[in-house]
Amino acid sequence: MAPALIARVLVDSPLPQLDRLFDYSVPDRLRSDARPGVRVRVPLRSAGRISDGFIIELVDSADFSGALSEIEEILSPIPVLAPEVWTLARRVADRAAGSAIDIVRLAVPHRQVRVEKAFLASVSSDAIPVVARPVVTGYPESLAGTLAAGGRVALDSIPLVTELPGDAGWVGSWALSFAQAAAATIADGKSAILCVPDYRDQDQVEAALASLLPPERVVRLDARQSNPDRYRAFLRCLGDAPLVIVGNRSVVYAPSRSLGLIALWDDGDPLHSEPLAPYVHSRDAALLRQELQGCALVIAAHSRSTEVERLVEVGWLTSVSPSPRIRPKLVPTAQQVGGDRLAEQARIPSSAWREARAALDRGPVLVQVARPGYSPRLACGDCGQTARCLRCEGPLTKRSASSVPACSWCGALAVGWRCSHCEGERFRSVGAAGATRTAEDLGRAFPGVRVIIADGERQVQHVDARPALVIATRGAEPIAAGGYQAVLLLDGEQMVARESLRVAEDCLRWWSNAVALAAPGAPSILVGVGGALASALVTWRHSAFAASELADRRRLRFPPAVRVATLTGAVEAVSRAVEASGAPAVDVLGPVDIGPSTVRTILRFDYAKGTEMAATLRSEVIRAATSRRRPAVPKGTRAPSPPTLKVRFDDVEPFLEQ
DNA sequence: AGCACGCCGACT
DNA sequence: GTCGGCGTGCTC
Repeated sequence: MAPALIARVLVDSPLPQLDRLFDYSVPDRLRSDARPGVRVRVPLRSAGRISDGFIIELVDSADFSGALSEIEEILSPIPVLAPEVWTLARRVADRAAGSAIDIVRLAVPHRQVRVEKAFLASVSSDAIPVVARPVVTGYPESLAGTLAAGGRVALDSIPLVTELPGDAGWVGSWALSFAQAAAATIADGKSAILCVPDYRDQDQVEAALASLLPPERVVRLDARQSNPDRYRAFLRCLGDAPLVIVGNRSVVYAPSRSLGLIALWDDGDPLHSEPLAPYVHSRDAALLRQELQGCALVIAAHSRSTEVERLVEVGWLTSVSPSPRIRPKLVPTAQQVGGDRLAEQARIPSSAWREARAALDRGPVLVQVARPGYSPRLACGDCGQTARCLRCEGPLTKRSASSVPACSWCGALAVGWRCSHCEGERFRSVGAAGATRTAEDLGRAFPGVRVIIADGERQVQHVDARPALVIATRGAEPIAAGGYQAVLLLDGEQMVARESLRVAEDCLRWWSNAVALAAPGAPSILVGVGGALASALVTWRHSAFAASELADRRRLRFPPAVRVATLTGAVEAVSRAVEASGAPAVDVLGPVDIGPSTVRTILRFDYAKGTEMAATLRSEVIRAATSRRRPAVPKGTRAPSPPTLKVRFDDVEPFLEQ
């Protein structure tokens, strides 16, 4: 009896109505290579249109009653879409009312013929070197057992830096914890995926891994790699040997058959949320994958996101803290500025200035600022509302007094800007001139000290243990050998003033990540911020703060206490989807106009309703895409942006405006 | 998205 | 009588 003749194929098309499997017959000449996971080319609709796709399964009878087309070509015999990745992609897409192919595109890099040939030629007998099973140091002994049993953990990271053996430099202790957990997984013969927000984090994890594992056990897989490098790394992940796979947000989709651990660092970092449809946060993908593959899951951070706090409260994650408990030394600030004329100019409170001054005798001092350069916030010159980017709603700033205003989130230049509130075209700087400290001001307050500036443009990863004033924007802080002798968090007030549902969480995260770079016992000083937020930092009780933050969100029915779906598109499509969703049984916020014949409505519902809601909205998306297309473009006139229906789950940003 | 199929106005 | 308009529907 001949084997299966029918291939069920996922077609690579952006159309939501094609997000299902199509049956094709497999011609004899392709039989030997036809396997689930291989990339194929298939005809779609008679007129010779050819699409890429993936064989998902081979069966011997078709679901489809019509005549089947034949698979045209198998692009590579390698099954690049691993079964566990396909299952995950389908699950993730369903939860987000999106297309599986959009996830598959994140998961499977494009073929590089030369790389593939070289890979197939190298018959690597991947004998597993025996590695010692390390312990995750600094935590209760029970953690090892929890992870080995596929447990799910919200891990409070150790707020210190650690020196790696063999002159390999200093990393955040969290990176060593990750490497230890990964190496323990390898010792058990399983693979680990370590997912970090940015490349600086990735470098730390890789350095820590190098101290525990031979290089052939570690694979780096991220978007910054060249295509050949990425494909080479990807092919290695398809093998059976246990590996530690390190990368940024998309690495949660890396193939790994025998997965023992997924560890995610700093889930509150916005780099974890995927900007491409269906906009799935790597934390959510990791949660689904943990469920599907039964591996251990670690979500670690210095501070705690409200999302993780919610998962702890519902019992999905178990909170684990360092043992013994480590509490950084936070020094309360007296509000008054002064103590030194130059410190006064830089608006550094006297106590903070004195602490920093003394610490500079011992080594480097970190000064965290919102922005080291000239960066007034801009407002509309007419109505006074915050000037926002027309593309992404980010606040606009100026790099220098004469430069063109640009978005501080996406970087787009604000040419031809108009205020979205009053149509005004002029800008006004908010706050008195010099509301922001410049690096020069700060340097002058500490005369004779070496100044190092680290920000988005001037990236500095490490500084040595010699005295230096390290002025860094939040998130760009270098790691100091031995830790900073003092940490000054200067622009807290300005950071807190940012309007966002997540301000408190974000600020606590920015500050905590900087404080965790201090030497043991070295003072950290938060300037100009008081209240619950400051005391959460001082007491280093992040879970308690996240719990109260989450309680507030519950009261207000804001995410992540509830789920939300943002619907944008043509008025009719949106209102139809709102009706289908079961409104008014669900909360409906909106619609509000957000462009020419485009509206936005937010649906708000409980987690229990999520699956049903995603399915309903997905069918509305398909309906909007298929039925009643927009009327033919009148000749000569520019077609406005396509007013189809878009759905995005759990986006908190629209809550800024209300 | 593309492309085919299908039911109403002016043409040899 | 039919050539072709683009509204509607499907893609194995």
